[in-house]
Amino acid sequence: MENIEKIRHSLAHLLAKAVLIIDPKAQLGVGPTIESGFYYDFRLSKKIDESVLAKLESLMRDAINQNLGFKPKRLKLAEAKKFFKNQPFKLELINDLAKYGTTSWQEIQTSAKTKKTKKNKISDASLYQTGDFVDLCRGGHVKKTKEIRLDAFKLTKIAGAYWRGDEKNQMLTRIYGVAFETKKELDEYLERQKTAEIYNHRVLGDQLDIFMISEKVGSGLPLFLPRGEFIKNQLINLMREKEERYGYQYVSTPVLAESALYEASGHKKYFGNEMYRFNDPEGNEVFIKPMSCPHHHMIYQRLVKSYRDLPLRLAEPGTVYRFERSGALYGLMRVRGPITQNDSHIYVDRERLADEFRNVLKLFNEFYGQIKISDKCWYRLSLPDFKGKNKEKFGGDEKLWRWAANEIKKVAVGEKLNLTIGIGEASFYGPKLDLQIRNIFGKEETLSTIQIDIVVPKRMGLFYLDKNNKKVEPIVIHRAVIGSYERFIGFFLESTRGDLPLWLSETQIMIVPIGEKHLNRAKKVAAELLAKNIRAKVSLPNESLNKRILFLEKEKIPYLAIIGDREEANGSVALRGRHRKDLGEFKLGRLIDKVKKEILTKMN
RNA sequence: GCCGAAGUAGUUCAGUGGCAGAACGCUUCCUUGGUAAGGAAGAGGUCGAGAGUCCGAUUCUCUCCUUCGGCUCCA
Repeated sequence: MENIEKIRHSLAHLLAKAVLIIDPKAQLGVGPTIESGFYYDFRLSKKIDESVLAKLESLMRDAINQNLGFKPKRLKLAEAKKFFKNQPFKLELINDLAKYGTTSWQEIQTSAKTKKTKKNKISDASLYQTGDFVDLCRGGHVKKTKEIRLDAFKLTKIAGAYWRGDEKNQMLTRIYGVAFETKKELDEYLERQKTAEIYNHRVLGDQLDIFMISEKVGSGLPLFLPRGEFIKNQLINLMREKEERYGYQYVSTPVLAESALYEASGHKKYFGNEMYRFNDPEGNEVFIKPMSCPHHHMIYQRLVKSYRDLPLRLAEPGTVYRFERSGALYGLMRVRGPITQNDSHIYVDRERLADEFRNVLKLFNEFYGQIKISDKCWYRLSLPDFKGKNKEKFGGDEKLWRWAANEIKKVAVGEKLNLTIGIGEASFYGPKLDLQIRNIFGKEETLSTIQIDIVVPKRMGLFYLDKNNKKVEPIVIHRAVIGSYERFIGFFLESTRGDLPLWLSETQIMIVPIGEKHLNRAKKVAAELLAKNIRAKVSLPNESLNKRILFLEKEKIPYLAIIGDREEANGSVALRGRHRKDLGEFKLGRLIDKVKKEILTKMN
């Protein structure tokens, strides 16, 4: 185990020890290490707020200063149960470990006996009356607490968390901490978090007039401002051009559907509570579509008769709405709507599933090779879990599930994708391959997804006639290269820190006349650029030059073309890129060549 | 939905049980400029919403709403 892991794990114990001092009746949950730190879950006997964090930290420092050790101790099952008889969560863990035949559970770690010293200012002594703090764990500690730097950890926040991650269980109080080997690393971490507060997509979206949220319109219902809509539209056009080249056919389907459609697809059963529903004036129950698949399935039924009609690739920038629970909402990343999906359904037979899947990956590679959204994207193969708590979610033929999962796994491995596995992460209708990304705060999110559907076609009675004139249900690949356009814009803003590439900038070049006498030439230059399909605007000289340049820089306009006496005489502009980059003097023809070339590559 | 935090001008934030503040932005006027803020005046507020305590509440109490950090969920 790495040293930092030992430090974080040891700190989790010290946190639990400190919590027992301020709340001796607290029941202990689990306290694992996580990226950058650790947490510990408690059922507390009284309400706490963030003001206790400082007190807990100081109790932890006291413990570190006592230079405690971690002494392993083995207990028999019965002894362990007796020992933790007042700790129901620990008892549950012990019973579970015993049930699954594990023996390692018997490893019990004990902190060394501590003596009350003058330095020990802990007022509540009840813990010490029973001796020392004992916790159940697998081990992996520092030898002595002095190895932990007093200034390299910090308790950060309090949050609720369900016992064993299950909503049906009671909610415990989780206390989070961050910890590093040195103060320098901690400071760097805190600095990064501060930077993230400036460059997260909500702040950038507001500053750059990309989108807004209005309380009157409602939660999770962002409004796209002209610049945001411009970006969205550019992305939609780009995908349409690519997809049509890859053999996709565009369709468009209504934003509503009758209840019967979602009963047939199974969505009403699985997601009924998260769909917007209403009764039309004639009393029919109607849903706003939460996804476009069932609509596309209807088109399949109309267009496909035989295996010769496959594969059928339907595509649509389909706008959907979903009732997300209020606590799940987050900027553009998690909204109720509009969610404009870069949606497509590929209907294919089993023989050609692998080929089609490979073809989809090729399109992914083409897009993400061109658009640099992040160096840190990776794929997650999401498989069903036929033994876990949600096993009933994965319906249908288990053998077919395994076959489908294996087909896409083979392709993914063959394509040498950067791959992780997510057991139990499959959708209700099949295994999937998700493209994962971190948001600016470092939290993992799904950017887009390719899903195999082996359940719904059968349920909805979709079929084609094979070579033997036999009815067979197709397999559907649901895929969204961009995910949803809105969410993609969120990630893209964070990834570029708002420095959008030229092709996504509503204003590509701002012509900046130094004074009133240069305005006419500035207007002429702008007109010439516009005629070449370069989006140019003129900055009116009604403020000082310095001030205008500052504000245009804040707006993150890609290029400023300054025109004064010198440029007017030379028939040129002085070009300035973002972040004070002086690019020198450009004659008009050369400027147009440069900008057009950059627009075409679409690279950021 | 649950646990925690926050909500004062368009924005960033001060502040107070007794007339609501600053900076920037905005409007108007002066200034006509060489790459990160030229000057002056003015407009702008249900202090998130509602209820309660008080002679008096933006301030204290309660409820709700919204946003943020987590948990759960994510077709």
